[in-house]
Amino acid sequence: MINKRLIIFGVTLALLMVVLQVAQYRFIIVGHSAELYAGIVAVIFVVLGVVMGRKLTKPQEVIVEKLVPVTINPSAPFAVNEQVLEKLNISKREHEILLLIAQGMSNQEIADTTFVSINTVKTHVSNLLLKLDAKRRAQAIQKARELNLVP
Amino acid sequence: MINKRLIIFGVTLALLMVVLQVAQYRFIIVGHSAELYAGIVAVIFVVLGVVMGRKLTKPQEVIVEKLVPVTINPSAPFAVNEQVLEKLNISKREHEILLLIAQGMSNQEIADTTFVSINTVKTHVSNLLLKLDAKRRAQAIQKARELNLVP
DNA sequence: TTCATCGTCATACTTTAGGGTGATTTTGGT
DNA sequence: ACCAAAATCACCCTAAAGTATGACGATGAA
Repeated sequence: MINKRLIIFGVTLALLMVVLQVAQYRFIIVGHSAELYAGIVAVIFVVLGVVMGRKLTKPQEVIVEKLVPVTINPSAPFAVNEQVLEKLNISKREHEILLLIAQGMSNQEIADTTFVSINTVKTHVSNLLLKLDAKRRAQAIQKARELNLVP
Repeated sequence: MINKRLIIFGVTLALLMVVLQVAQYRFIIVGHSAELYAGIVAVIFVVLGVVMGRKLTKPQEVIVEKLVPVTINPSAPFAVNEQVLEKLNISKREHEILLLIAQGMSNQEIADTTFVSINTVKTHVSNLLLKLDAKRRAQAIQKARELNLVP
């Protein structure tokens, strides 16, 4: 397969050369400069070279390893600490949003998955930050994890 | 980096053209045929084209999923998975920042505790988001936890 | 020495997050 | 039916986060 293509390219190249040789005389006859001719030849063959390079050489493969976490010990059951939820007055809905926050979702994404407006999500998040005594959602994640509110 | 190479190639190409233009006169003066000249030009530029094609085209990425064993054992002491760090090209400094992010710190707070400017922190965070394939820091926290990069 | 990487910092810009306030609608319990 | 809490939504504004780009010195490997 590779050889076949190579032959084809070789023939094509040879033919192109002949064509150019013929054309060359016309150029000279009509008095064009050799510089122009050389430039045209150069451009054509650079393009040809690029095409050949791409076709004939195997594409350089770069293996990109995508890391996929695999849980080794599934015997660790997570249980939400309901007592803490009550103590902090975190409602069911708020806890749902909290779980989504802990998964790294943005307000917009949470709004999309819970089918409410982004404003509603913001309200819930604000309330959560108050109840968890956090300044940012990242801090809320940390605290929620410590309190066993999220896995 | 790519642009730099491209410019270098462009300049090289231009210089080569000039060289050939000059050489051309000598060929003509000494009475060599234009065919020979065209052939030389063609060969040179085909080679150049091949080289350019190989250098400038991005290598094709082959994504290979690699499974990372992750222990979900709360009783076991936390150990950073150094292999993952290497694989993701996360530097020592970046990992430091990652730990602080996972603790819920803001960029400003991280800047204060690491004694660098907030701009530097932003740069590190941006790089971390790229390397962890995360859109937000909360998502980065989640992914880092799954990969045992942070407790 | 040269080259690549890392760490540092800046500037400008866009996007997202968060705060404050107020309002309407559900919903569950009495 | 009524009330209180929960849930919903909006608007405005500020703060923080994130993107893109470029630059520069230090460091370490080839």
